[in-house]
Amino acid sequence: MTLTELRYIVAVADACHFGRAAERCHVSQPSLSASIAKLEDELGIKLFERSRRGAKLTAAGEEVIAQARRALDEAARVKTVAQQGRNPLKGILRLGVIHTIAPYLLPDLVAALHRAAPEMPLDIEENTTAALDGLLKAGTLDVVVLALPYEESGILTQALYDEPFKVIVPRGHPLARRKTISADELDVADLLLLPVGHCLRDQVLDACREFTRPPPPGRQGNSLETLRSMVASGMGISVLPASALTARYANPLIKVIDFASPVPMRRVALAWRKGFARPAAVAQLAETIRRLALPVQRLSADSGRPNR
Amino acid sequence: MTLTELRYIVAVADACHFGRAAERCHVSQPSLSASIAKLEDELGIKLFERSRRGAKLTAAGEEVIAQARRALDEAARVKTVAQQGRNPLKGILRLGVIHTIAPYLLPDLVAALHRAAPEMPLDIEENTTAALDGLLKAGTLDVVVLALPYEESGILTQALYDEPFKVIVPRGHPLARRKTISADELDVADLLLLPVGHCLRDQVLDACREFTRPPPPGRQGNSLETLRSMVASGMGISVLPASALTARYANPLIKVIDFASPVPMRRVALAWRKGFARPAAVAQLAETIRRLALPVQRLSADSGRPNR
DNA sequence: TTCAATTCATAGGTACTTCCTATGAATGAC
DNA sequence: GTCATTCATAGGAAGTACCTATGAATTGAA
Repeated sequence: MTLTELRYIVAVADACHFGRAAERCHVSQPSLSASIAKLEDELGIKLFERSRRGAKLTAAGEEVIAQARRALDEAARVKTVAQQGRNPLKGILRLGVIHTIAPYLLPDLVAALHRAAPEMPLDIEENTTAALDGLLKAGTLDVVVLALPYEESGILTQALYDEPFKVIVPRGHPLARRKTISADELDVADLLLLPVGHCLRDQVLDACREFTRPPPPGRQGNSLETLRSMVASGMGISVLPASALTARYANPLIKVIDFASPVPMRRVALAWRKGFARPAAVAQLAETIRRLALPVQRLSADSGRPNR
Repeated sequence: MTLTELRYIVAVADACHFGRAAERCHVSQPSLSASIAKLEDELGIKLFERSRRGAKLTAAGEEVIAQARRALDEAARVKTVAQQGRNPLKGILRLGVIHTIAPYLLPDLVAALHRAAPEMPLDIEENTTAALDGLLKAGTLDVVVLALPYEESGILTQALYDEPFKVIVPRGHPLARRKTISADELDVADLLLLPVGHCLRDQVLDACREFTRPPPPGRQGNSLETLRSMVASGMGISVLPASALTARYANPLIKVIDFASPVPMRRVALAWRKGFARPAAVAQLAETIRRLALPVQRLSADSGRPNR
């Protein structure tokens, strides 16, 4: 049984005439007759009563034709559905964002993307790089925003921007009056850090050339906001990315100090599976993020896309 | 787009693997890959994300597969419906019966046929031969019970039985004491008849060798039961078929008298379109009628089936 | 009765589609 | 690097659908 055969029997049922039905189907009458004979044979019943006057549906034929119409209708909808799915900027985009970027990027990003691609809502997962990596590879996520380096097999990345780190100290701290600070001036014992597993923790320690000494207990906080509060209460100093230190987050108890050159920074990028079917959606996302007013150093559009 | 292609994409969606999907579809992996590529091309979208791990549905693919499943399901039901329609003794049989047979045949016939073919209910139309002929040719009726002669192009007939005519007279009538009457003894002026259009009227006049004289007004009745009542009230005599004169219809005011040999009779037959798809239903109907306990002369099963 | 017209079916040959086996390219594990 | 696994490509064989031409059956008119 084929869709063509179903179309033929419906045409004959409508036309009550093999010849005219063949015309409408753009085939010769013998071709149509043969196809219908084949189908009748396969189904084991006569669908039409042939006579000089033309073709008339049998009782069983009525039922079969009605069902054939339903089948053809559903088959036609496959094309419709495909048509709808054809726009890569249509349909949910499942986005992962690491903890240290999400709160400072998403509010603006969601709004901007809703303007740029109104039919592509975001389904957002906030987690660590390791967790997002797993979800991305499993296909649960389509795209991830994370910090480089990140090189995994089967994954493409595109760098978006470089984000400077800054130092925050409590108001009365000895460093509070400095205009800039160089990384090796920071006292790691005074430093408040995120827990193990956050890439930002490693990047900060890396900036301070501190790889070995484990931080004393009680000197870490579970989010950047926790760290900020801890600094405000005078527990120590910390290093945050610039996007967490815009005017919106100003705090009278905290002094923000730039790093002296070379300013340590992190490179933020998009990552997606190599075979992902909607690269245009990724491109749109990248473009939208680049156009946001973030306190970062923009990169050229083509400075990304390496693969292992 | 073909049903085969839809089956292939559903198989890949289920297996998440081209090779295993091909196995399940009993085709080689390249054949399956090519078919799917062709369909993806036709639909204009990628349904699967190919990777070393296998195949994964894209967002658009999810929708398409769901629709494809519906289409395949409806297509499969075409076969189911055909299977159900395969039994010729299943489904309504649209039966026409002439007025002068219906009331005396149908009660027993409906009961007997319900026993013989419980899945074949009758849809019954009672009318004159001319009207039933039109409905039969138009396909509104499947089979008609009527009296011969009846020869129409494209119509097959099968004789069922010969039914004798009998004379009915009112109790005090001069002929009431006769054992038998010969047809030419009947006074046509005394005869009560059905209106023009009923074949029985012509058959009775034919039996009396009376072709020309129009019956006086007020000497006809619209049904056999009306005629019977008219005779009972002494308005005249009439000729009825034997099936209308069984014990069930006995009336103390009426005397029933057999014809002397040669007894005039009518031959009752089935008629159906030559191409009618359920000849077995017709055969079953004929057989059922023949087995009824009617006051008729049965014919052999194969004494019918002439055409034009 | 014969003839012409109309219907659907059959015959024979061609073109296209599907399918197979063999092979290739990309990737990742060891 | 080597091997195993994935899906894609190539080339050729088999099957299917299609076409034109013709036939058979029927019917209405000459």
